[in-house]
Amino acid sequence: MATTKTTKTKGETTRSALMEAALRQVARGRSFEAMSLRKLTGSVGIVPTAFYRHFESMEALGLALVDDSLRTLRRIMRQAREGDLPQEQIIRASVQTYAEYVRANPLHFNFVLRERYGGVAALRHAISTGIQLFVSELATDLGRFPILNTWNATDLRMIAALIVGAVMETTELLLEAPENDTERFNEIVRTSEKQLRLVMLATPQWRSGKG
Amino acid sequence: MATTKTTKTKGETTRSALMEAALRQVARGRSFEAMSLRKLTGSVGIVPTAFYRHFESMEALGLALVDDSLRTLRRIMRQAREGDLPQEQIIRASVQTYAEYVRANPLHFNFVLRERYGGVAALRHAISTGIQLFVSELATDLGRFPILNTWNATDLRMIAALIVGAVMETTELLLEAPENDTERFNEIVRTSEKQLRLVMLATPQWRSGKG
DNA sequence: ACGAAAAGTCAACACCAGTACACAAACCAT
DNA sequence: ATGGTTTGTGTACTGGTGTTGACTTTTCGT
Repeated sequence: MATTKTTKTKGETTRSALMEAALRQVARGRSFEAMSLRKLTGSVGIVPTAFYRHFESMEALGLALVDDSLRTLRRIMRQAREGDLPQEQIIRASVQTYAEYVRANPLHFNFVLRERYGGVAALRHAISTGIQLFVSELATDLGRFPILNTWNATDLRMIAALIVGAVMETTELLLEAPENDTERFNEIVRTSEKQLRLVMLATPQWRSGKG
Repeated sequence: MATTKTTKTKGETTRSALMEAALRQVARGRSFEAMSLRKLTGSVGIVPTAFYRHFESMEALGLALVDDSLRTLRRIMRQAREGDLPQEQIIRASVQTYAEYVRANPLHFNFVLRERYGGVAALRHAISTGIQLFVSELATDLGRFPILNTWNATDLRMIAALIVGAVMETTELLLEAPENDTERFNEIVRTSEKQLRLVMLATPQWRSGKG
């Protein structure tokens, strides 16, 4: 009866169908905590009890989603790191590719953004530590910059956290912008670029207040 | 039977008891969307149906909470605006009083932070527009600074958004820090100060890329 | 092609959800 | 003190929830 809904590409396993359905629900506004196992399975076209063939619990599903989403995030960092560009263009290029990633994987970014402060403790913590790790990596990356390679670890983390906060806001803007409005997209990208340029502009004359 | 739980100061009306109980639930980890009317009323010591004597719906309760919480936020801005300080100390003082506010009203700040990306659309939007307004006010405030009074509106909003993003992160850190750990508190405040100093440090040599 | 393992089905369960309605108590201005 | 308004109670109903166990179908390596 209630089948299809998404274009089944034959080999598409039910497990990943469940995951995508969950992501889609979160994108539609429902928080993961308030999501119903029955409706979820219903939207995939299986009976509620079949859920347990793929996940031990709802929380396990959530953790799998966190894994997936953070993996996407990490892929970006790697790409940004490997394609080492001239200092001048690095901000522009990084912001551009990041924004394109967000547009390409809205469900994943949406999920981490929403559930970072969501109701399920396990997910919150998983995402939180994931982002902390993200900040640390960014800090060490920044440490390789010509101007920043004399900074101490504390200040590097400080600036990394500042950047991550700005990027979070940018992400939210990108996600809530209409899909086809490329002008809006560019506007957001430009603003984000400016923010990062501003931050980097300050670094030459920075002197840490305390050891 | 199931009475008290909170120290009833006699005149405490049930309506506000419901509101505080809801805030407390959110602080305990449950998202507002996943909160049960029955449990909520139960924790206040009234029967479920009595809820409707005070609120037309759960969503109405949520909106009332948004109102309250944003009011708290606005109070801070006013205080920061009125007590005009010498430029040197203004960052230190603002961060300090903000952090103290967060510590004093953790439930309100927690609620805004959690439900900003939460599942109930009405709350999300109310909070979102509230924060947008917050950013705008901050932008015009910044425009009064000696260095910034030549900036155009777009760039002012850009920097305001950057600051708000950083403050959000700071708020989260303050909320999840243990209550009595004053050393941690000071550390967070110091980092936040640094971030704002860094941002302001960049402003003198800023030149906007585009009109 | 066979047979075990994986995936899905069915019926049933005990429970918790929101809410309608009629009634009782508490409050408070007159 | 009275009587209307507000607030809280009790019962009851409908429908959704997660999870169980035993059963059937499908899948897939050999």
